[in-house]
Amino acid sequence: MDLEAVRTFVAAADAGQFQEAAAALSITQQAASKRIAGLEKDLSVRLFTRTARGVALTVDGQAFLPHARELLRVADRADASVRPGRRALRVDVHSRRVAPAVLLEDFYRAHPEIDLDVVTLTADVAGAIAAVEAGTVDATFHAVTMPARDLPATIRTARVIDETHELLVGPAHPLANARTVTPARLVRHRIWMPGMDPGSEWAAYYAELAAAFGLTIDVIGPSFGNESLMAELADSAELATLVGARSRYLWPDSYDLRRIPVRDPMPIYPMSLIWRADNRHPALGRLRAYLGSRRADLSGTEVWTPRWRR
Amino acid sequence: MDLEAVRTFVAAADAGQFQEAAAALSITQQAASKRIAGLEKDLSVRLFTRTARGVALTVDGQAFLPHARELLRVADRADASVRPGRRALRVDVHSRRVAPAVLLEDFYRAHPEIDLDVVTLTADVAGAIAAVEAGTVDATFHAVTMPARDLPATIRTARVIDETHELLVGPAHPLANARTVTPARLVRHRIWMPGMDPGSEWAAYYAELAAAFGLTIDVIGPSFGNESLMAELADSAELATLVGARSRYLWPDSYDLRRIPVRDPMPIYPMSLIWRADNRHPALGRLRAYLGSRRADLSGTEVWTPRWRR
DNA sequence: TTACGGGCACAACTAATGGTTGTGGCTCGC
DNA sequence: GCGAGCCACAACCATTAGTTGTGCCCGTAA
Repeated sequence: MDLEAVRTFVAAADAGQFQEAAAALSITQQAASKRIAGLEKDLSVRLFTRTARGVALTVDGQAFLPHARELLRVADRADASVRPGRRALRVDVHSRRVAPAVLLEDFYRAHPEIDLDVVTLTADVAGAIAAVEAGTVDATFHAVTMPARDLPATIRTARVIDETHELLVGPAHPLANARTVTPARLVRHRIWMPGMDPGSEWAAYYAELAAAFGLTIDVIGPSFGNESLMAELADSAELATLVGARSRYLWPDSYDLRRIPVRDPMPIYPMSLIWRADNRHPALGRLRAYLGSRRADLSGTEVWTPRWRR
Repeated sequence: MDLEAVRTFVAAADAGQFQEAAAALSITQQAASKRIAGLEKDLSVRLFTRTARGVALTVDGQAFLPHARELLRVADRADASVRPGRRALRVDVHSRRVAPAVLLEDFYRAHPEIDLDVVTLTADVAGAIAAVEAGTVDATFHAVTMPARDLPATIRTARVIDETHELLVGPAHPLANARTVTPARLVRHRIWMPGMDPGSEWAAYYAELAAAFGLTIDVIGPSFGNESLMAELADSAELATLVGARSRYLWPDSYDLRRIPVRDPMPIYPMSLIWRADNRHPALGRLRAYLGSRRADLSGTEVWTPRWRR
């Protein structure tokens, strides 16, 4: 199926004749006729009945028409997603399973008219900031671990997410039936978070968290995927892991896993939206406004955040 | 943008190399390379970075990938909509603004996984039945005005819609503030329903309705579109028109029009789903079940239906 | 009835495209 | 340093998509 032929089909359906459609596409009537004939051959179905005064859609043509329009719309969107200059808002997230990605999905649902592309650069903060500076992405979510004065002058940041944590355990774990749990109660429990890059901001965060409360957090070791981790947790009375409260890391239901909020204090993973000051993309402002409106009010709650000493 | 190139792009993104993607598509590595190069030229953007061990997506490639997948999906659907043998369920409705079309939309929303195409044959009952017999459409909605024994043997019908009526009037009309209205109260009010084909089942219905209650219903005369009709109604203290209760003929709000239910008795426009007995399309059964579940219970209500004498 | 005009399809030709094979260069790993 | 694996470029060829020229059909008006 050829997109140009589809475009010709739609033009002809709108015009009611090949002549005019051809003119609109700056080709000859014969070329339009050929395109349609080719499309009809591709689909092995007749799309138009030829009359003396032009053409009329067949039933098949009628059924095909909305699909054809949709196809052209999607093609335009695909094109717009990369067209330099006026492409869709492109936001980098660390992982598609954590809070930023979830919030972006909510944003997209709230504003379906905004073209949004979510990408994962799999870069560290510095690399992501470089991508923002270069303009390959419009914004990124990261914990900003360095003082503001060390950031490039063109970069702006805003703290938009305070992600709280939940302990994920199997039904046999001693904490399985707790309503909430404090960091202090996690001492001597083994917390397992495999698959984390040792140099990453994540690893640094959990190392500092472990140090602050005297916890045992294994961030080292290969990951064999979430399914494997979930299966291990489900069977174990000792293993537990920490997940972001809004992460969709896991579907605990299928393994009867429990998500237990951690509080008193709440360990907060702080994330900022990072963008370039001179970025005039209209959707960027709307994203910032949306994220601001979604920010939880944690005043009056005892929280813990790291100091990012390395 | 060429769909084959897009397909190659997706295959290469999945495989991580051109070689394997090419093999999957039964072309040479060089052809795949050319296709991608062509696509990159079309979009004037680089989609892959070439490495010694294959290829990796650029940020633009990452952003483009989901759009590319969607494009192929939509293309498949478009193809399936007309592919003989296993096409989408195709249902004919008289008009996209009356109850059958509204119900089909509800059905589609309730079962988004079912491929459904709504077409308008603009044929009379006999023509629509012929189309059903020929298999160009799977089903049609019509008032069945002939006795069952006159229908072709392969045709099945089921009464699925009892459409009630509402009087549509402007704010200056004497009935504008009525909660409900009876047919008897409409005597001597002028009811205007322009744009109706004199030979159609609709015209026959309203002629019989008028005769039964002594009403004045003008079904003759050209229609200048709904906007024009609405504007006339809005300004007039005499004109009124009848619309189906579930039709989306008009957006009365914009003209401060009122929709007043007609009852005691309720004039019912009965519509049947018409299909071919040997049609094994799986979605057809589900549509019938859905329509059955949506049918209003009118027992205990005084109704009026025509006898379709011509 | 006939003549005309508008519109689509077929034929012939040409330019461009998309495919193939052959080959060279790059990078990684041994 | 060398071979293996993979991509890009070149040359060539077959097919396609476009153009112009022309014929046919059908509805309308003389």
